[in-house]
Amino acid sequence: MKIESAFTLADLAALAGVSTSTASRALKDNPLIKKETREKVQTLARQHNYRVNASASRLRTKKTHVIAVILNLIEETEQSITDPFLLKLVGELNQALNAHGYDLLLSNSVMASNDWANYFITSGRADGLIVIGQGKSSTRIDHAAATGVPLVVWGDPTSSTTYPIIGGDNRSGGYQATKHLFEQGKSKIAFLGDPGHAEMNERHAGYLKAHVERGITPDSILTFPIDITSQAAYEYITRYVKEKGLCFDGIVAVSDMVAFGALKALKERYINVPADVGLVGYDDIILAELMHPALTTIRQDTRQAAQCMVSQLLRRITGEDASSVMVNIDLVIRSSS
Amino acid sequence: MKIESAFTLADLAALAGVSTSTASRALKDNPLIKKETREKVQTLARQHNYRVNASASRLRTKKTHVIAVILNLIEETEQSITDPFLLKLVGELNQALNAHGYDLLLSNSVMASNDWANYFITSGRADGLIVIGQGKSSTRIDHAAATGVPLVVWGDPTSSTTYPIIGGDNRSGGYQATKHLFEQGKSKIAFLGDPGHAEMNERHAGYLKAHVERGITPDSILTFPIDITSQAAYEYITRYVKEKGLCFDGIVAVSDMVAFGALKALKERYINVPADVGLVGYDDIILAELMHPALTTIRQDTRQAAQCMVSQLLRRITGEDASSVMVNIDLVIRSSS
DNA sequence: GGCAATTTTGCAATCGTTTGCAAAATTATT
DNA sequence: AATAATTTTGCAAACGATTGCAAAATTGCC
Repeated sequence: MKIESAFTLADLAALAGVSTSTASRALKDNPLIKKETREKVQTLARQHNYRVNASASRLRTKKTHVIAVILNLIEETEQSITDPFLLKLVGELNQALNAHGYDLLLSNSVMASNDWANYFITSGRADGLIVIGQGKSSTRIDHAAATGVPLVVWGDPTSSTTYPIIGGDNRSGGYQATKHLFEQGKSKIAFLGDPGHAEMNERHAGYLKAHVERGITPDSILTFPIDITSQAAYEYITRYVKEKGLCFDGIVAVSDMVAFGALKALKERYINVPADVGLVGYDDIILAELMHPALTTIRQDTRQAAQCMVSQLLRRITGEDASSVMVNIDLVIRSSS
Repeated sequence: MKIESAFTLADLAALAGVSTSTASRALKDNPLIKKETREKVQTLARQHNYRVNASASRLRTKKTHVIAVILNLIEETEQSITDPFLLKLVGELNQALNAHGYDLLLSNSVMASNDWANYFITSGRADGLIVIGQGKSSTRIDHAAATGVPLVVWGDPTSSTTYPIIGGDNRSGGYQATKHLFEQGKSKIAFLGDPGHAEMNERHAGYLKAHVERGITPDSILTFPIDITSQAAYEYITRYVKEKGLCFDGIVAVSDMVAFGALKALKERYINVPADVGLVGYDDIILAELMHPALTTIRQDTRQAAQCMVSQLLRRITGEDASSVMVNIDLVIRSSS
């Protein structure tokens, strides 16, 4: 069987014995058209596998019903392409978008041109942008936003920006993780992650807050500013312990992957988790509970996050105003702490 | 700053003092146009951020330069949306496609209409399809292929089909994993995965082959036909050991995730890996080496796989013939075996 | 049955690019 | 300098769907 040569609206209309205009309206159940006509056209369309031509429709209506999702990798690291949390988010975005009749165009920052507005919007490839990750510098996002492109980003919702940012309550997350370790009797808690990154900085602020609340002066030496990869965590912890000994008894990691890296390093040096060092991760990826010990972590609700991003973006697109929002987080206590 | 109201080819042409046809040709460096004219148009285009309108172009040329990637979930399980291996593959596909000037439209089988050919191709949303996963039934793929849609799938390349299937050498993978366990002194090896699935069936065949080669009759009771999720593996192993005791000393799992689930179950019952039970996974996701013990596994080269799928698909699209191909696999020995 | 009100339909322009073909401009030839 | 050969350009017709507006068909009413 060959691909049937384009069966167009005109063909369909001819079959139904109506004009293309009525056929077009009939297909979208426009009440202007008599009900019987509508049904006739619709069943005919079904029988012949008619599909409106997306390009033609988009050209005419100037709406693509496509949203570009950009994995905004941090140049130097491999985080995004590999991080289960972000990829999970993409999966959820896909669901959420489809539920609204939108398709998902996947990109990542290293490839698409730097000028997102132009590449995706001006050229009519998508109606809006979802940027996953603020990156360390926001120039590209700012630039795109400045040209008026509808966009939302996953990041730190407390940043003050002209575009909506959806993200967890990172300060609270960092706070809860740290407080929990204190309550487990730990006192020298390390922060494993780079506060140079907006979200991490918030988590770090929460980490500090928990300290002052306990009347403890946080030792800045215990903030380990590493890349968001398990590899970096593994190497850092291994080296640190080797050189300076075990001068901490708790770790607040900025992602589960990072926590895993740390865990591996600790195990290799026969440091017991949680007895010697309590460990808390972030994200609650599926693997968290499969680890041994199962990882205590801060869960971020990706489903809710995705739905929220989509609805805010669609508001933007329709001209309503959209705003940053924080999604729920929860401390999930398992056996690593 | 507002979104500049559509700057079209006509505008550009007017600025350059030429017709739209020359402008169009000039933009794509058509040698029919005098060099100076070309350059003039091109710099003008750059200055004004001109972008050809994708819809118009697609409408006219009938090429979208978009490939739809479909995560072909098995209905009952949550595998794909969560499986790091598949998501990694998507990331690599994105890279490979972009390198060829194509965009990636992401879908998953539970949402898009069942009629892929129609939804993606007839409607002009994409030029071709990459289906990730054969699923348990191939009717949807077969149907799409039957209508002549250019497509390739990630699955079992030994299946005989009318479309190219790219995948690892699963039989060899299953064989190597099993043989390796035998060589480690194991003798009662379980196969953890469902041979009802094409790829898994091949791996199972390799598992059997290793047995006959050793002159051992495989005990069919040791084939555990579970879903491809860590959850299912965990539950199955937990229950099995509880009810029947530890009547195996090795496990060949069909994915790393599955292996993790098994590992967790074993640890909880204080069964030592690798001493009591040797464990081999499949895929070599990043986490494999972070586990404790680090997981022995069969690595599949996702980068190569992605590039291969893309190039085969593009051949299909241009009418050349494409064929199924096997990508490299390697046994990566770590400490779980 | 005739005229107005209302419901249904169709005409034709438009979205922005691309491309076959013919026309204009330039260069070569004698 | 006139004509032929060649290089550069532009005309105009697609591509297929949508939509404002006007025309046709139907219904209601006296």
